Amino acid sequence: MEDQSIYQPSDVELEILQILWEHQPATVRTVHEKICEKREVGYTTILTFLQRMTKKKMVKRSKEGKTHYYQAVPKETEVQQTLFERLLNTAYRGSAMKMVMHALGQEQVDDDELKALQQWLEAKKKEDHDPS
Amino acid sequence: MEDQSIYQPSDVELEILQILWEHQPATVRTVHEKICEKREVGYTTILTFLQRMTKKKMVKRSKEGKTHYYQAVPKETEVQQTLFERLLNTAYRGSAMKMVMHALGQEQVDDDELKALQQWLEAKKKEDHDPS
DNA sequence: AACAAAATACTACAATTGTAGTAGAAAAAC
DNA sequence: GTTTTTCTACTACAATTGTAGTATTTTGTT
Repeated sequence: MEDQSIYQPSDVELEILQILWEHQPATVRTVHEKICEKREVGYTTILTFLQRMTKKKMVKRSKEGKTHYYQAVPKETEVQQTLFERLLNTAYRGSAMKMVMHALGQEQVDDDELKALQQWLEAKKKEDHDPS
Repeated sequence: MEDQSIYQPSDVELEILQILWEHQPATVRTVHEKICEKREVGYTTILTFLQRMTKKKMVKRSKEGKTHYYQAVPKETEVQQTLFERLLNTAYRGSAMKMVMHALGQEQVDDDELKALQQWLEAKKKEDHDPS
């Protein structure tokens, strides 16, 4: 209920961060348009969010010339890590394996990806056994 | 903002469901005590949650004799699946692999688990290529 | 400069979440 | 069967989230 400083964006906040990560310094308009490609939402709604997020230091605002640009403060991987851990510890009681199984059961996972994963596993095994 | 019927429990709700899944028909008292093993929280807080959750049909209440018992309506795997998918689609933009990598990077994952995973992968590969 | 268009600030509001107090009903203890 | 203990119901409340309107302030256009 507090634990600020570590980023646990809400749904819409994450939606916005996502846009920012892809189109780094972006204006309200840009973010709004991008989101509207997926779903209808008012311009001021996005504006409000960006303002709140600025207050929370989740995004940073800067004025280049006349326009205001926003950019994400946390890195994408950072947020992923946070949310990931949260889910892991709450829903899966900390068992990463259960989660992996879940992930791999997913339809979208195709052969190539599986192959890549196997190789990755091999590599990791070696690396672990041979701590250079 | 609606999409009821599919279970997206909040933090505390999940905490409670967790207890229920482990101690199936449980009383308010039991749930409260269990949660208090981890953190301080008032009895009525838990009661309130169980009441709300009942209204939402997230748990079911039944009166055995004199006592009220609660039990989770959704199955644990069901909720895991829901939350998992949500994270996957929001934070990881749908890339299960990225998430898996994240999971495997986790410290708690030990050798045995990795081995198990490799075997699982082997099995899956066969099964996929030989759709019995 | 005057007016139109766009952006920002400020305000509002209902739903949800986390928390708990109090009053009244039920059960247990004497 | 009355008192004490325990539950349940009902109420409250602040913070957060999702949404957006209105009023200003800036910009851009003639």
